[in-house]
This record gives sequence, structure tokens and C-alpha cells, in this order.
Amino acid sequence: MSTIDPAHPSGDDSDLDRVLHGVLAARRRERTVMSTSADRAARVVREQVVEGHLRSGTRLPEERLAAALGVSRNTLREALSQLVAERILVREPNRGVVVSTPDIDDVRDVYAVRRLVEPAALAHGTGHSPARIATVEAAVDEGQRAVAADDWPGVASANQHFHRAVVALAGSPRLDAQMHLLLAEMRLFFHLMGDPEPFHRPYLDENVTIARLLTSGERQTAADRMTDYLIAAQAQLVEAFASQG
Amino acid sequence: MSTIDPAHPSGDDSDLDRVLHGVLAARRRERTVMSTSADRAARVVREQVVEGHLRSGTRLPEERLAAALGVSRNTLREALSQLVAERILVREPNRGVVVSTPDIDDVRDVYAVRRLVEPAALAHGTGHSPARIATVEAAVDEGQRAVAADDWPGVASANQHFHRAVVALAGSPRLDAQMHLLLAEMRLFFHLMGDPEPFHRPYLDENVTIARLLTSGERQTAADRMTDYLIAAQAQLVEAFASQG
DNA sequence: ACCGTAGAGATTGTTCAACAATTCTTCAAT
DNA sequence: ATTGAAGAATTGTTGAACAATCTCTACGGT
Repeated sequence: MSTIDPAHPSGDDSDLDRVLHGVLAARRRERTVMSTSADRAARVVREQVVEGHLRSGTRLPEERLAAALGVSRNTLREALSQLVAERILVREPNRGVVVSTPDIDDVRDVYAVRRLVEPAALAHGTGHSPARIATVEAAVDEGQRAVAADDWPGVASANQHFHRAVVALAGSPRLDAQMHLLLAEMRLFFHLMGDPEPFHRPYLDENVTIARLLTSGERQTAADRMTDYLIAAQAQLVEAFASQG
Repeated sequence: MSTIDPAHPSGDDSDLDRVLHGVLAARRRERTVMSTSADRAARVVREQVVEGHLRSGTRLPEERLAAALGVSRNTLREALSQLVAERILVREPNRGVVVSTPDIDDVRDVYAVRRLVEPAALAHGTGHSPARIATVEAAVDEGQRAVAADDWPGVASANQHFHRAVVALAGSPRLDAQMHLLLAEMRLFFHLMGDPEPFHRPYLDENVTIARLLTSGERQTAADRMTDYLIAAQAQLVEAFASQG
């Protein structure tokens, strides 16, 4: 339709068409980021949950929550649908949504995914650019600095950055997005557990080792270390869940 | 709370409590499956898209679609939010939702995920039960029967079952769900391409080989075959996209 | 005291109607 | 052929409403 359709074979306009088409696409992307108020509401609730201000099991009554967020109940429900799809919230039919309470099987499953994906990203990922490897190293440094400052929330955060950076070595936006969701679930686990230190202290050195192996190109060895790492971390979390959660 | 709260330390009631708690959880799951009308609407639209009755790029006007599905516009919007999250639809702000039109980068990314996950599930999956291996073999048989009947949609369907069964070897519900979404996207690719035969014919024998290797316990070899398979399939699809899509 | 139950109150699932903001169409004027 | 402006159509969002379902409480029977 009109001059902006690149399918139209109008001779020397084709270059212009391509450019204009690109401009349109860019504007569309631009608007996509500011997004709708349902998305904004979802972002706020998501933040509150992963930061631990809304704890597992908390009910989220639609009317009060909508009022608090300054949106209508209908708009809020769109937001909640999103978060349910992300597994951050759970919908109990006719009872509303609650902040999800992961059980021991969720822990096992999340680690099953991670044990499959993270070592594979290290060993066989097709996106091992210097920049991405540098991001892994940066996350390790961030963790070292945080532990030196005795900042355990900071260590937890750095640890997430580390694992996201590892998955990013696969070079796949879809995998990155998936890992983002998994790590959000992980934060729910830790909020159930309380003190984060015992769950991060043992693995700081491992992060350093894996990063070093990665830098020196020993990808398979790095992957094997990551496998052991994840098995140990899973065992620790499962045990903690079994004994207290 | 009342008698069904397992946190209540009431001596020998704890066994009973656990049982009752389980019953409640089961009922909740039960109700979850019949689900809301937004979910039903989402299922109908999803079906129409993956079956190819709604083609890439088609606009989905809210008013008409809501009327067609017999739900209100608000309810429909909840359904559409879900499908946007699944990448089956794309929301263009102030312009509504359209059936998503995957581009060549989407093809590459979907295959990047598959190349990471599927071989890893074969080589390192922790759910290689006889039953799951039998499911893989059943999918191969299904494909052989379909090709014998010259039923190419049937072959395509069997092929999906094969790959889902392979991923299921990881024993992870989350990974299964993720793979389900990826395969739905794959169907969009194929609908853009037209005739499914050239995209499935070359890989039928590979499926047989991989299943055989799996049955005989040669997991790493099976994984390597799968890697080659996926690289070839990706190359074919990328080329087809570049030349016509 | 214990149990079941009826009914009141609250919350969800869903619909309808409306309106501002934005996009698409049409069509006349240059 | 391009521009611009009025008009129609669609989306984003709201508010109010109502039936269905769930929760809690108080009551009465045993």
C-alpha cells in the first residue's frame, strides 16, 4: 500500500522504500518499549515479587491492587495473566492469584533445565564472542567485590548476572528470555530460605574457576565444572527445602 | 487454617493433615484444567494459528474476534495477552495484534535453542526411562506409517512428536512446555514455506537412526547425529527463507 | 463440646457501555 | 502526484454491574 510497500516493484524507489520501511519498524519498536499500562503494572508487581516485598503465598486481591497501581481492574487482569504465564504468580480458579510457592519438585525441575542448558552453553554455545566472555568475567568481578564488602544481596545479584552471562554465550535471545524467567523463580526459592550466604558462599570460587577456564578456551572442562556446581547447588537447596520449607 | 493447616503442631494429626492437604491440592489442579473462558478463547485462537487457518500477518480485530468466540472484548484481550507472551501473536501498539511473521533471525534463534537442548537431552538427560524411550520409538513408527500413506501433514505431526519425545528425555516439565512453544513457532515457519515434503523427507531416516542409537544406549552418538540433523535442517530452512520468504 | 449447615459478606469471572487517543481512509485542493 | 484535513474505525482504558463461587461466622442439633 502507498509508497512504503517494498513489494511494489517501482524501479529506483526500492532503496528509499527499504529505508522508510526500516524507519517505520524502528518507530514501532520504540513504542513497544514504553508499552501499555498493563505492561507497566506487570513490571511493578514482578519487581515487588522478585525483590521479596511480596512473599510466596501472598494473595493479590484485584480491587485493592488495581487501586494501588492506579489502573482499572480489567487492565490489572491483563497484567496478572502475563505474570501467571511467567510462573511468578499462580491462579487458583475463583480464588484469585497468589505469589507462587515453589515446592521441592520445582527446585528439581529448575535445576534440571539449568543442568542441561548452562553446561551446553559453555561447551557448545555458538555465541562465544570476546564481548560475551568479558561479560562473564565482569560478573565474576562483581561477585568478588560484593563479597569483599560483605554485601550478600549483592553477591546473589552478581551470581545471577554470572549465570545469565553464561547462558548468553549461546547467543540466543529466546534462551536469554527463558533464563531470565528461571532466575526470577530462583529468587523465590531463596526468599523462602532466608539467609542467602550459605547458598552463595560455596560457589564463589567455582565462578572464578569457570570464568578462567572459559577465558583460556577450555570449554568442555568449564562445562563439566558447571555440571558439578549445579548438582551440588541443587542438592543443597533440595536438602534445605526438605528440612524446613 | 482450621484443621488443614500443616504448620499447626497438633501432634498425631500431622499425617492426616498431610493427606488432607494433598487432597486440596489435587482438587485445585483439577479445577485448573477446566479453566476460564479466557483460556478457552486462547486455545481456540492458538489452534487456528498453528493449524494454519490464520496465516502470518493476519490482523485480529478485537471486536469481531470476540463476537466470533462468544466472549467479551475484555476477556478476549486476556486471551490475546497470553498468546503474545507465547510469541504466536505480536502486539503492535495502537494497531492491535497480528499473527506473527517469523523472519530469518527467528529461524536461526529457534534452531540455536534446539541445537543446544535436543542433543543435550539425548546425551545428558536425566529422565531416560524405558517408557520415555518407547515414546520416541512410537513417534518414529508414526512417521513411517504416515510416509507410507503419503500423508505429509501426518509426517510433519509425527516429526513434532519425535522431537517432543526427545526433549522429554530430560524429564523436565518446564523444558517440555518450552519445547511445546518452540514447535508451535516451527509450524509458523512451515506455513510460510508451503509444501512440507521437502522439509521432512530428508530427515525421516535420521529419526530412525537416532531412535536406534538411543535404544542401544549410544547416547553421545545419538546426540551428535541430532546436532548434524539440526544444522542441516536449519540451513535448509534459512535458505528457503532467504530465497522466497 | 462437637458437627454440620445456612446465610451473610467478600472476591472472582465476565459482560456491557462508554470515551480519549491513535491509526486508517477518503477525498478534495494544490 | 503530493499534501492535508475531515471522518470512520480500532485500540487502550475505565467504571459499573451481576452471577457464580468462595470464606467466615453464627446458629442449632446431638
